[in-house]
Amino acid sequence: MLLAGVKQLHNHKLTREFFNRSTIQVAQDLLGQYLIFYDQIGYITETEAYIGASDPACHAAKGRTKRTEVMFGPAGYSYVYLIYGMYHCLNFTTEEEGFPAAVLIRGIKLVTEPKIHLNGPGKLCKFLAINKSYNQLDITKNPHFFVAQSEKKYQFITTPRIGIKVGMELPWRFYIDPQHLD
DNA sequence: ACCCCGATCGTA
DNA sequence: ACGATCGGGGTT
Repeated sequence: MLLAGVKQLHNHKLTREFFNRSTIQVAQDLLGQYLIFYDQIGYITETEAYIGASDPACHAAKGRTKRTEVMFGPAGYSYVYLIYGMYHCLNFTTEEEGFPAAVLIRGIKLVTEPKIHLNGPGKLCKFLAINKSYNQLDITKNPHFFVAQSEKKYQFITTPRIGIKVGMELPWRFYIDPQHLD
């Protein structure tokens, strides 16, 4: 059923329209969807929303810079950056062009071998070997790097975001209830 | 040129 | 609880 083939997944690729919506909506709707990165596939288990210039934890709160430029662009692009000098974080841009926002992918459960749960944005990128060379790619068009619709719906839990020092009052982290994982 | 800090993680 | 490790961005 699931892996009828990668071609099948291409037919269910999430579109610009999917990402060009409220960041919170996109962050919630990404839960359970398949992330395809070359020969590795996993479904998304945890996300966070970073929304606009008024969100103090959003990189774009500092304004338009070389790094944040991609967040100001169209929805459906990858935003990959280096954190703490040693880990990469993967995001997908959301909302209308000109409005800087993105969803951080914090966890995926691989359905390809090894079927491990990559819980944590740094671990996830390290395992998949996602680095800055994959920044600013249109993931609604890329044949090797995209998100595909899953039929399954998961119940999710909402909490404040992790690892930030500002914006803790905003409940913008979402993750699939672990009890519902497989 | 210099300084501070960070959307993390493994070790302790 | 803490250190590793380095680029981004602001300041001198």
